[in-house]
Amino acid sequence: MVLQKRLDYGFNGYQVPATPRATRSARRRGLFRKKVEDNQMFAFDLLATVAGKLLLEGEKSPDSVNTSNGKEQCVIAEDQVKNEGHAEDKPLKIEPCDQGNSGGSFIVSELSSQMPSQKYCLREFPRPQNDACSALASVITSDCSEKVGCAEKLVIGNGKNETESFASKVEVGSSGFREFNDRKLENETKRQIKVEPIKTGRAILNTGAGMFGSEDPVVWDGKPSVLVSSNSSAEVPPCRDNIPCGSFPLCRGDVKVVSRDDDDNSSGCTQPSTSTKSFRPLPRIGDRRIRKLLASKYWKVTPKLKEDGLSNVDGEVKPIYRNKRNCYKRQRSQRNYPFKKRKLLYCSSVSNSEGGNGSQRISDSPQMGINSDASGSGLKLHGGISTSASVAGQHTSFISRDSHVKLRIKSFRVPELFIEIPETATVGSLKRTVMEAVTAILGGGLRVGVLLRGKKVRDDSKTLQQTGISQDDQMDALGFTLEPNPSQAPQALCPGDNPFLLPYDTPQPLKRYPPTPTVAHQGTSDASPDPPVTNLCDFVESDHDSAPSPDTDMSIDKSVTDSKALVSVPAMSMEALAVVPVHRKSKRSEIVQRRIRRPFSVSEVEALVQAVEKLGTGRWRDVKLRAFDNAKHRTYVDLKDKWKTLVHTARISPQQRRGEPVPQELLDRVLTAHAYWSQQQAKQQLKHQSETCLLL
DNA sequence: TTTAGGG
DNA sequence: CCCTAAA
Repeated sequence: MVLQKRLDYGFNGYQVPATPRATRSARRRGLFRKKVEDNQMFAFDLLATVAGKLLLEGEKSPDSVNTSNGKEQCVIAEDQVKNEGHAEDKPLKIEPCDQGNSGGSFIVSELSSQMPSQKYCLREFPRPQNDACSALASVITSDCSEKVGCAEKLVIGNGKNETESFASKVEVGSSGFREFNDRKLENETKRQIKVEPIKTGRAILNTGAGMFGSEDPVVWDGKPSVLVSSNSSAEVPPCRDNIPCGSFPLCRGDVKVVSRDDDDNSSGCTQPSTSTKSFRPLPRIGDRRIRKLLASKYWKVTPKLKEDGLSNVDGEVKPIYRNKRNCYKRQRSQRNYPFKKRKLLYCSSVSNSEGGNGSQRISDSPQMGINSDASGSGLKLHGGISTSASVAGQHTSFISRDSHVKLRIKSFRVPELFIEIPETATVGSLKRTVMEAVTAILGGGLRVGVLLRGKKVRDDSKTLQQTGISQDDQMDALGFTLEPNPSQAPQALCPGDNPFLLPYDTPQPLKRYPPTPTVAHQGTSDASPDPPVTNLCDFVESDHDSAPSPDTDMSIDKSVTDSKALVSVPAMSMEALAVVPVHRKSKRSEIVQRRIRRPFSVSEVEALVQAVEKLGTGRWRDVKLRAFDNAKHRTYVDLKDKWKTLVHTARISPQQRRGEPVPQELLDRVLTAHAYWSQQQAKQQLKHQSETCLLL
């Protein structure tokens, strides 16, 4: 994963090197844990958010986006057509967008047999045309007059507004627009994105003006979804449960994402091309292979999830992350949520704080978002993920009055993924698959790299002052990268039965560009790229202007297996990709991504304790339903485990405890409750025994 | 599917 | 958190 200044659209705009999952032994040695506890989670959650949105959302969402200066206006209207069909019941289609352009993305939409005459309308909102990008921010909303279906479209162009309705046709294209941007962006000011938790439970990630989203209302609770608005003064409420804001989709609470654009030039439209394509029915024979290629490496992700009505007809692709929700009856309703097609709409803000001595930590506090002041200790990075936000060109760093360095990372990209899924799979399963893939990559572990004028700063012990990072004239040359973590690499690098790379017989991307610059947050580009590195972890290169390449390329893969789409993103150097081994079919089932560690917050512990006090220690399912029903990531097993550790924690001395301290009061309650219920259990047992004896 | 425990 | 035997 690399920070890039370019604007990306579509989910292939996020790149993150795949990192092989830690080996069991490695995990046991604590490597995995270490990784998760480190800033790795930062990136992961961000991505999880993206993916989560893409895959998990199923509901409807929002609503409007307005730039503070009123120059941009994006309205994302969702068709109100609900219950027309379910994501999982429809065939899906994936098509590359505007292959003719230098950039690309693909669109996934469902084909509804029930709604042959589905209409998708495009609506664009006019915008001042100060620049060619002006129109970029326009987000298409669906014209729901027909109440059949709506597709959102992002129009990118030279201020030309067009409205078009197209049946069975949706497309968003991103094309090369780099030349323009590279220059133009220099003047770009700040684009800020905010993520705010809201009460309903879902999150929508949005990019500010140039947002392009594909967001599928997903259905967490059937509640209203996201609110996208640009309020420059908006605040970023704390994320509930201390969950990194980047992981909103996974959070219990809802999230509201607000994007803001301070400057008209900030429109992140790097790739203003729009094109449309017609959808055609999917053949029901053979597997559909959607391949996204990045650089010349291919990743193959074989999710391993077997629930949720996955339409893994042939069981070939299964989401790795199990949706525990499906474990409960009440969750079955998920299938009934309306499905809607739209582009990836993504934007998130995450903050990342770094200690002064190289140890990196992630701040889970949303408050530290973009607008926050770096008044704390050390260096604070204000990061944001969004397609549009990735456009560089503005100075995002400067020295504040208090000698603190303020930085803002434009975006992180998730490297392309290779996905293979039966064509008979549903959109829902596709989404889950993508989510899975992204999760697999991000969950493997990442580390942050710092680039200064194109050179990696490897000495973590140096101060910003010493390295010159804090110098004004250096700020423009500062960049960050997300790299595969060394400790996670071994598995993938292991030769032998590790078909680490996909065969090159796969179709080549339509276009190729020089290894892509992966620098992040600044506009100028006097940085000289590092020589190519072979180390898996050193793939980062920096540079910006040199690559007139769009971030994404797309092409359709007509391979042996009737592949229909190939999406590639030639944006990163080979080293940038940690390849997820492609396992043989027989082994696919073994590829399971370990869930990311999500330490319980005090509030969660509180809820757990309360529930257990009431229900006892042997009814974890009830505890789950009672206190964590909305916490998708907490399973009853998790709760049981947590209780176990709580009991243990309560028994050891405070000095021996680690992690976020749990109030002694709670620990006392834990012991009390544990003792009580243990006693009850014993009594029950005796009672049972006596009854048995009597019967005999 | 849930529980209960070991790893 | 994972993995699983049992229920």
